[in-house]
Amino acid sequence: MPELRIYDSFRRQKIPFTPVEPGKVGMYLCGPTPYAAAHIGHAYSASCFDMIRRALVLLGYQVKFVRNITDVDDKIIKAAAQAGEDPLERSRRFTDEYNREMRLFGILPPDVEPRVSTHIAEIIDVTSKLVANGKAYEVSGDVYYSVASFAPYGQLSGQTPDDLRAGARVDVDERKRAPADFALWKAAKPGEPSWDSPWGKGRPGWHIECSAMCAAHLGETFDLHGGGKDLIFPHHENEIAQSQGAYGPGTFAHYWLHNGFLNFDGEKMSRSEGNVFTCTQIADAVGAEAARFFFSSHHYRSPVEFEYEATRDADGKLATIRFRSLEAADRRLAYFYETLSRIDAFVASGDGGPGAVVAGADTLVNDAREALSDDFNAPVVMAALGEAAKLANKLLDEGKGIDKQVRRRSIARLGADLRTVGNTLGILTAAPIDYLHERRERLVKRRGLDRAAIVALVAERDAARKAKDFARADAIRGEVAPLGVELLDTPTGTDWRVVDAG
RNA sequence: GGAGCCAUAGCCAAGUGGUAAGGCAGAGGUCUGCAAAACCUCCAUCCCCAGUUCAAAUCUGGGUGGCUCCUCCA
Repeated sequence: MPELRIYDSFRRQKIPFTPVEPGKVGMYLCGPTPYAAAHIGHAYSASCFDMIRRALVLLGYQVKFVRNITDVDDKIIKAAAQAGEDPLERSRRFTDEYNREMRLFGILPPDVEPRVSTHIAEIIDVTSKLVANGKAYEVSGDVYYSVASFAPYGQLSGQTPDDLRAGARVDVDERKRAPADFALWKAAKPGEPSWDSPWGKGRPGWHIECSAMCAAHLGETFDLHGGGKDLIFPHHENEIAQSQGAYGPGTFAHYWLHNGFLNFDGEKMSRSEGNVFTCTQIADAVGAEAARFFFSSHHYRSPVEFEYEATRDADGKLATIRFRSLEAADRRLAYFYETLSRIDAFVASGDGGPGAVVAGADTLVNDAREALSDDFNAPVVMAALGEAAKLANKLLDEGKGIDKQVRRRSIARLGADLRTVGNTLGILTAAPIDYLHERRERLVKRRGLDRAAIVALVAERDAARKAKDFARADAIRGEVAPLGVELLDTPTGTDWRVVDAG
């Protein structure tokens, strides 16, 4: 196995990865705060770390992956109050929806999915420890972390408490000793969920849940901690302060990984810009797997440009929306599935058994390992996938000069490896026929075509061709062309597809 | 005001010291009743300036342009 090197946000450089326990990786990802429908940024972040997790497995590690659910939080409480709903019920509902959507995007469920509401005891425990260690103080039912008590504070983000004060735009709570101090525990307010604690009834602040849940499921010291770049400050900075404040120097995550942001037209996605798209919107428009494919062609740390074209009607409501780059990804993904479909059909009559293969037909998995070892370079893996598919198509097209069994074996091997490596990126997991049919239906719908009419014309052309009535056959081709329908003559008859150009 | 990131062909995107992966688009070709698909060939010297080095897209300094964080936003 190649040596794994990871870019660590804390040290700000790519360094060799040494796990706490040889061969094993404990990995924590800050999951969602489910109070509304998940947007595509959630899916991106989850995809990045799903890929990293699967890559670690491909590299031979035994991985324990923990992704939390922050189900007690201001945003949930606020949204629930507006909807007249119980906060925990609301978060439960959106947690289920989140998980459903992540599955749609090919994201595997975590090994453990801890929630705040079921880890109150652990949270109280850490908080008590921090109070005992002199890192936290109570003020009338609230408990705050004293940033001044933790000398290394700010190392992850490069922020210092002094600089923060200068830029602070939030109202400073007078009861805090320092503006940068943050709440570990918040005294209960009417209508909010609360639990008993040494400081009276209350609920956890933001940040502390991750410290508690990491320790509960991965131990005081573990390997990887991930999240979106925006979480570096204050969330992850505070997690470090909490965990090391409680368990001592050198504890907590040894490597920090942060995924880049999804940008729309160069701007961050935000509600005020009107460019927040839900997972459902994207999945309906181009298919979730195409989005996943698109993600994989970008390095997880880089920002991802996500282009879209929207038309709005008179009163500003969204009328139509197109995601050009995702559509392009979908076309390319179709190429891979068409290749797999050809391979499957060919291998169905024999896979050539064990033995030698042609040059380049057995290098994909190792090339993928090589690329993934270099800070999980998925785009390079994508290039390797393309090379493998090309070779497979070449072998399928032309078998001249190659031993029959070697050819079979090579094609079978390429098919298997395309799936193995594709799956590491969360793609090529479907049956080719399913994907291709779903895609066609999606395009039929997008273009507003009359499916039955097309099928009838295709049947007519098929008959015409069989009767060698090429004039009629060509006429039908001309009829459907303006609709964006292309006729494909195959040895077994005429098939059709919807052209998705531009 | 403080902290950081980015700048590679028409477009997307890897590459962090040794003479630019891959994809899309484009041009030509093989194949095909026509077509599509598939495959083949062609297509950049890396924002600007200065410097370090035998050697820089890759390092240093200075510009210019874009973005993010310091707001419970993945």
